[in-house]
Amino acid sequence: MWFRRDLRLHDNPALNAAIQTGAPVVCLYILETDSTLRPMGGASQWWLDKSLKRLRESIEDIGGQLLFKRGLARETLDEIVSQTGANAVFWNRRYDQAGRDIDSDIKQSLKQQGLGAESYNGSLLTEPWTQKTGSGGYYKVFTPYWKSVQANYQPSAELGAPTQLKSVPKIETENIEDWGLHPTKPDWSTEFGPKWLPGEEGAAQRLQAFISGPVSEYKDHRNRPDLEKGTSGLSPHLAFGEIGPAQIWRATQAKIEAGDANQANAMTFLSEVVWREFSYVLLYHNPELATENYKPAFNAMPWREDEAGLKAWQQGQTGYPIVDAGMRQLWAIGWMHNRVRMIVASFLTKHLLLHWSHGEDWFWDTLVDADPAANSASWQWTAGSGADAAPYFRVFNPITQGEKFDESGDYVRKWCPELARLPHKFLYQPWEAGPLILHAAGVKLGETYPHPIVDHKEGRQRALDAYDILKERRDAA
DNA sequence: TTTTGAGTTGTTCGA
DNA sequence: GTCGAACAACTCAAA
Repeated sequence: MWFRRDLRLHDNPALNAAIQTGAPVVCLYILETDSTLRPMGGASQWWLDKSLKRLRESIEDIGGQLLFKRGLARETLDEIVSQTGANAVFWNRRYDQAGRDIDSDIKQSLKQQGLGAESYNGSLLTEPWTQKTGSGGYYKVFTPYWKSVQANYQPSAELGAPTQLKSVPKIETENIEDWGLHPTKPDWSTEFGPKWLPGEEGAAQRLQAFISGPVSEYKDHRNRPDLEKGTSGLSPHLAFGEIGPAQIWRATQAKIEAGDANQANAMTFLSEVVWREFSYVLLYHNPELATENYKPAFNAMPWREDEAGLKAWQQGQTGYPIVDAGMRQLWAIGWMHNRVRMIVASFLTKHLLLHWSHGEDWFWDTLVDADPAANSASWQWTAGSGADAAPYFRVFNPITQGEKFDESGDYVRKWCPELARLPHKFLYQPWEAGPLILHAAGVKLGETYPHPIVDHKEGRQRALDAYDILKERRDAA
């Protein structure tokens, strides 16, 4: 059993199939060094470290061993196969181009050696090639895709977790502590630990906590970054496969059917899970989604270059409290509320007019839930270059968005404590406060908190002008 | 083949 | 304060 981003024992199709053969199962994780794979970001490495340790424990609890190896996947598998005499390799599929290429190469090689090689769907409700439009293509618009999934998807029965693994002779393993996945010098992850419980158990707890209550208010509360339980917080668990979307679907449906969850709210939650699926459709059919504009017309977009602006954005020093709060939350705990992700992404690509790939890169490095499909698709959606893109004239106003969604003000006060004593009226636009109010709140603009790095109205107009230029260039071409 | 209706998440302006 | 319209044109999906 080759574990990848499916770090769970429950409802794991590849693991289940391996066990069903009746043969002893060798459990393996490979820290892949293939140069074609996109290197994992720092926050993801932090999570992986904890998740693997939990999985190792769970496997040892049922009499097994989780092997850790670092190297090229193909060479490592060959080595383990010959060492153990395994006659088949099982895994759950991935959908990025580099990963698919590696996997199909390995599958071919194993089969040539007369060995079994079986792959399964362990991380999606429906795989990217299954939902087809009437004319046979893939869906490029979310709403009809969502309808198609609702009409066609039926979860299969949940696969239980193994309770006992047949013993295999101990095999030499690398020490995960030597992999350096946990940051040192400096350890920037000190706030991650209290926030997250990586691993299957933590995922199950989150799902349970969410569907036993908050899901029934999801439609409104999902937009409230100031609420602790407005969203499920399942994204990193999903990203590492500590839970699968099918488990989420079944559990949510069961709550609806039992009358324990508000149907409209619960379905909105599931639709968000399906947004993740939709991203995988787009990635599968557009392998360069992380680097190339989905809409080629955007190649003519007059993006700006602005090192200082990018740095201010990354460090949460733009002078717009809701933006800075989000960017600081991201840095502190490796996660940002979805509503705020849209605000900061809009700010980067519109107010600062910087290429979306800058944001995509930063999120890739800093998010614990960094996902090859969702990250690329969502950044492109915001920038306007994506499938089913946001209309170009939709430029989020970072002041009114803060006022509207950080209703209590707790979000900005938590992540921008230097502004905590400002009256709510000025919390999202401190530069509008008079000197007396600023003084009373202990705020010195330009010293304790920055002036806005770009004026909202000017930034907005500059973005709209850029789209006009894009349009002219397109028409000229 | 042609037609038709629709498309996650917003903002601004003027009545 | 509230409300509706304008903000473009295009692509997609299905009738």
